[in-house]
Amino acid sequence: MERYNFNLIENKWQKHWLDNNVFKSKIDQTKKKFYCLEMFPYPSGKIHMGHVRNYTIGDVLSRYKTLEGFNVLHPMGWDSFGMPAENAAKENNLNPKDWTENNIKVMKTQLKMLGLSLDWDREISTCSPDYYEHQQKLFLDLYDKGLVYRKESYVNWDPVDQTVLANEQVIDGKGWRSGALVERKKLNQWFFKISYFSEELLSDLSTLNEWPEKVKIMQKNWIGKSYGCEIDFKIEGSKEIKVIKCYTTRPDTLFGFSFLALSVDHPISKYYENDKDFQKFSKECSKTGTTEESIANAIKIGFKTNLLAVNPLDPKNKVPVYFANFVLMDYGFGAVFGCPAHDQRDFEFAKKYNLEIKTVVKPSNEDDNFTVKDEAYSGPGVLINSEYLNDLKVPGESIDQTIKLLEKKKLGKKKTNYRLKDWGISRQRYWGCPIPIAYDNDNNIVKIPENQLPVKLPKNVNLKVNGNPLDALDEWKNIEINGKKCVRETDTLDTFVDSSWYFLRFCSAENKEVPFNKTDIDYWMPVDQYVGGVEHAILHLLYSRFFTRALRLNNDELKINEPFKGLFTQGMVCHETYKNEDNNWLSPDEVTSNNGKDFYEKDNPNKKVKVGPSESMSKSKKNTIDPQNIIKKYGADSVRFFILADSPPDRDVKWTDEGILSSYKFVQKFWILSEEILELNKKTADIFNEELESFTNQIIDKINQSLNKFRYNVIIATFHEIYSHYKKIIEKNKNFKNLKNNFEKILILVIPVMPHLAHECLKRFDYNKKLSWPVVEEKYLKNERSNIVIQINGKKRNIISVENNIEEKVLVEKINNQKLIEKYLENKKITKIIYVKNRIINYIIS
RNA sequence: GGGCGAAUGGCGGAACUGGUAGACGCGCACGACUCAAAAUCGUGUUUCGCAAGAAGUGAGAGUUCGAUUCUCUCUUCGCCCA
Repeated sequence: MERYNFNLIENKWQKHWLDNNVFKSKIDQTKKKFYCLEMFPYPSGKIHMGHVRNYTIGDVLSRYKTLEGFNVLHPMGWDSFGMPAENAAKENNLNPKDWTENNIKVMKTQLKMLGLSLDWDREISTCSPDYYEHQQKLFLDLYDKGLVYRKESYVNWDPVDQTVLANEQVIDGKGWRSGALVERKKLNQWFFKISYFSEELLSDLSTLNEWPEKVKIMQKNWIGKSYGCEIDFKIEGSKEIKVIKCYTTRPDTLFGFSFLALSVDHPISKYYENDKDFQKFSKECSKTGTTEESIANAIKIGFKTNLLAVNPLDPKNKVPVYFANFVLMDYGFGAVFGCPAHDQRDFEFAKKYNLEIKTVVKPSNEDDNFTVKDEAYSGPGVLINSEYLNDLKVPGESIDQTIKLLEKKKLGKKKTNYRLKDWGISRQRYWGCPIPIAYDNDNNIVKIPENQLPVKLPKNVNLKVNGNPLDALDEWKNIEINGKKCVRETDTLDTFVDSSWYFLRFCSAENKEVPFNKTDIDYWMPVDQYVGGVEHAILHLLYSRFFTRALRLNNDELKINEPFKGLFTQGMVCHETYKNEDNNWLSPDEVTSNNGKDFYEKDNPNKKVKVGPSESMSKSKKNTIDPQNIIKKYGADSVRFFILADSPPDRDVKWTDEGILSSYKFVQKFWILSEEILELNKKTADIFNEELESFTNQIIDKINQSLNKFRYNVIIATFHEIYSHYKKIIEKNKNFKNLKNNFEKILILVIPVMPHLAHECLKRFDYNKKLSWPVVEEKYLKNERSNIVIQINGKKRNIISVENNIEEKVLVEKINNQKLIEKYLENKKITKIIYVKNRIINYIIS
């Protein structure tokens, strides 16, 4: 018998699928649709095992749904704008476009090798003008709706590279490339008004019942709804400043008020602009980064003003007003009331400037003399030292009562606050979607008119200039709009914008006129199953949810609220790590071992290798495995099989040589099994085998359940069970009447996981009926007999096989007759018997 | 510091609504085939024990006739936020 030649057969089927447009999707109103989407990749060069896992999971689902009769949309594209292209181009003297397009070519070939059921006719690439021209129109649409605006805001500024850094490029407060201390710099930037939808984005989470709870909680925390209070503090010591507005979630601690802290950007800072000390202080503040984390960790510094703020609940109490580096203009009103005893940040500040630390909350188990000592107390308890507020329960009652009181006295009002801030979308970069805006001589915003769209990225650009390369291109920057001279916006859009609507574009990918049309959207949207890494649980998914709502606003074309009905987040692919004697990382193919315990370098058996823990595959640790090499060596089906086999898809999986080898062997064994059954089938038919029928039906049932719960590793286990069961039948050497029919059903079950192998086997069986997912025949699921466990005081003592639904009396009699538990009952009295039909019988004895 | 989740053999993991713990795979051991090896096939494999048997799902408690599954406390690890 011939070995299975995966190379030949996989190529053959991939060509067949391509030539026959098998995966091309078209609207068919007579069929139910299923939109399966995996997060599209960034074209970084080659695909990695994470992609293999992600796309295999999606492909299993797509193929299963197709066989179930759904009209499946399963597209693929490229998230192709972004910094790596710009950096790689800079280093290698290339054009980002060429670099990107070449990577796409390579990766597309690699994805095709996996035998994915993708509709490549809908391929999109976000860096192509075909895509971003629509995005520019959408941007202007949102601008008209008032969901886009421009304001001054801080960025992370690298003073050495003279460039703006994204938050993730700031490591320990330093630039990732230059190592220079990152500064805060004010720039005019564009924002999406995501905060307009804060409440809706939060409350609609409850409708997403096919999302992992974990992701919903992360989004909820990110949006961060809180109740608090807006308070007007009367100010003394200035003619111009009478009142400062401030937001707090802890108005109940007002009696512990000992200073008022303002952001250096607070409007009243204008009165201090000429003060040399203030200028110095302001400069010092700019040395703190913009992330919440860097601000929290920064050393607290303040600038004391001559002003005094009056405590609204205790007017004799007047406290100093400071500017402080830990207060941001973005939060509340850029003013924070300081209560050192119950906020760690305020505590540190008060210690530094010798301000009063008055305890106003005590834990419930402490007495009234409780005082805060080495750190602030922010836990629950009751109010003390707060006059008429004393004894109120913290936090619930105390906060509610204080707000009521402040409202009554007209000193403040209740306010809901969200942590979610508007989405800054300006990037001072070349390789991104140009913002379709210009400015006239008076710096007024001018929309680029429709007939001048798309704003294309210029081709010849010098990437090595300091700052934004587009800014240096005068011939591109200077334009005329309606006869007026204007200057283009040179910032480009955050790449998260590109991925915030690509799932809509897939629905109408071949339509050149509009980004998407109603017919397509109505039929295909929402995405029924979205599959991707949990690292996008917050930003990408939230931005996509925002974008869908933003487009829907004042637009009858779009009806959906939520773009992704189902979400599945897969785990990472890990591998052991290796280090040589000099503590340098080694890649798996530089390492070998002949006993599986001691490892050494391949070229030199004397050089010992230390084996480290299994970690997520990364280039820096060199523990990557190249999917293309593996596919060439073992075939796509083996790779697909193994990537699903070892762990549940939502957990991390460890890549091992033994694992992929065992998958490869399974493919071979299964092929031989199929051939043997084909051979056996040539014999004269024997009787119809009930047991086989019931086995197959139970298998279908089990696989259905596992598929619907994403327990793909259990499916693989079931395939092994199928193998050994059929192998035993072959040993009997009997061609049961139902053998072929049953095995063909099995082959269809195998299609989603190993499509090439399954299709080839079906071909060998001359299967020419329309392929459809086998239906479980309920009557074969039920056994006539069941094994009943006999317990004594809850412990298993024996087991008995009886016909179903047997009466307790009859069962007890049988057990007595067969003396199954006689020895346990000697000198014992049975006090009670618990009987669960078809499951257990439990004797309670004294 | 806060939130969420996880913990089952040598390893990855299975176990439906509380009802036979360890499916399936890897590894290991033994056997068959072979002059031999590889490959392949077969058998076994939670621990202790020759056995009968006992213990056993991170630790401790609780609910229950019965807990991997439910509740509480703790430990360790992971992820997210700070």
